[in-house]
Amino acid sequence: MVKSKNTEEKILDSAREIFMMKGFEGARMQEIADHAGINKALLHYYFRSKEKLFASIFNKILSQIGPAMLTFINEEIPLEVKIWKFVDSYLELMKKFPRMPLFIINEISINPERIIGHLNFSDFLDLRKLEKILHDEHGKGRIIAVDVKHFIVNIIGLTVFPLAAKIIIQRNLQIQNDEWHQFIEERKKVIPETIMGWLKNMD
Amino acid sequence: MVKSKNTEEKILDSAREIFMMKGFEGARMQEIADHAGINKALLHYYFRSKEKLFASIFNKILSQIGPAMLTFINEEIPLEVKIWKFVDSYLELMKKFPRMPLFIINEISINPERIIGHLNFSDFLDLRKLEKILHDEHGKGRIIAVDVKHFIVNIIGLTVFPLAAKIIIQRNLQIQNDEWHQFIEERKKVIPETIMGWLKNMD
DNA sequence: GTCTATAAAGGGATAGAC
DNA sequence: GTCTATCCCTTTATAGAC
Repeated sequence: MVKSKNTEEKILDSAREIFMMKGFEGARMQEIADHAGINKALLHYYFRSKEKLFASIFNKILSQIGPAMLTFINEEIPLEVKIWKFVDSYLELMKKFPRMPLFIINEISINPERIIGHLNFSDFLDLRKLEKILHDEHGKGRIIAVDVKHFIVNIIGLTVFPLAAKIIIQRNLQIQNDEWHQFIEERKKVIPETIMGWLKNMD
Repeated sequence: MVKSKNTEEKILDSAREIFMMKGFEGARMQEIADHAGINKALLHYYFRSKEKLFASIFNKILSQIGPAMLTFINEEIPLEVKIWKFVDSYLELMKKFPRMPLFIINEISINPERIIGHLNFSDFLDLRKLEKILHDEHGKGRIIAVDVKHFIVNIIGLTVFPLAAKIIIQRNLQIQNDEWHQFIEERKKVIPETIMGWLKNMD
């Protein structure tokens, strides 16, 4: 139950919470209303339908992810620092909303039509610019030649996967709740090490 | 519509298809029945409830994943070959059921209670044995010292993430459907390279 | 075993009072 | 803006004929 906020904010906060926990299909308007401390009718008064309420929070969420990728590419800093900054800012953002990565991947995969138009990372991530950076670094003999697509998938996979699969990883690797935070902190070091080890593997 | 199979098999095949596509909450018994070419009542005749039908296919699916991990650890082969074998067998298995990884991660995360008991990778993956291998290799000066947990998360993340986030990756990296297969084939080489580059980064 | 018909419950949405 | 009461369609599940 959220306090000292106007009704619309309370609804949006509760909707985000419940939708992230249960997904679109599993979420119940009644549960969202209860969580916000109001009744169902008010939800419809403010957002007309479940679909529209969902769209509202989904847009909000996606707009928060872009900035985390901006620093990755645009600043004039060494490649290694770019990677470190991306991993750090992404993992920090996800501390607030740990269910966000899985939620986004799943909702888009189940219902891509609902999302069309919101899914453009090209605003934040200029593939060609990144490709040029990798190409130049290789030209200077600093790194091996790599495909920019695998470069991106590697970094994002190493960063996002443990968050998305948190429960499975915790159970199978026997990481208790109070150790999880530490594990994620370690990844801030491990991920850049992994990527740079790969890029500098010059045998 | 599935043909030339007994009714129970038709139901299980259809249920797997629909559940994987829509998730537990999004799936409809009617849709499963239509897909199997029968009517709703028969679903209940064979499996009593949606929950039980879901449990049946979920168990079946999880039991197919274990073996892909077995080769990874038990065979007496070099570490690099182990990694290669894991990635190869896992990606091959997922060609048949591309939605499996995301489906499993999501259903377990949304409803861990329903799954308890099926989630024990320790049958296939002996952490201590793997830890010993990494420790010995490090002792021989062949690799750097790494935490076995990050080792596993790295390998699985690099392998599973692109499958789970397929649609998002395809759209943002502009990979067409007919190029996706090629992209996954490339990863069979990229992932072992990434891991080994990390492990052998001896500066 | 398989079907049609229907019960029973769930859940999104609206009407109307305050 | 916020509430209660209620509508009504959807969906799971069962009854009963064949």
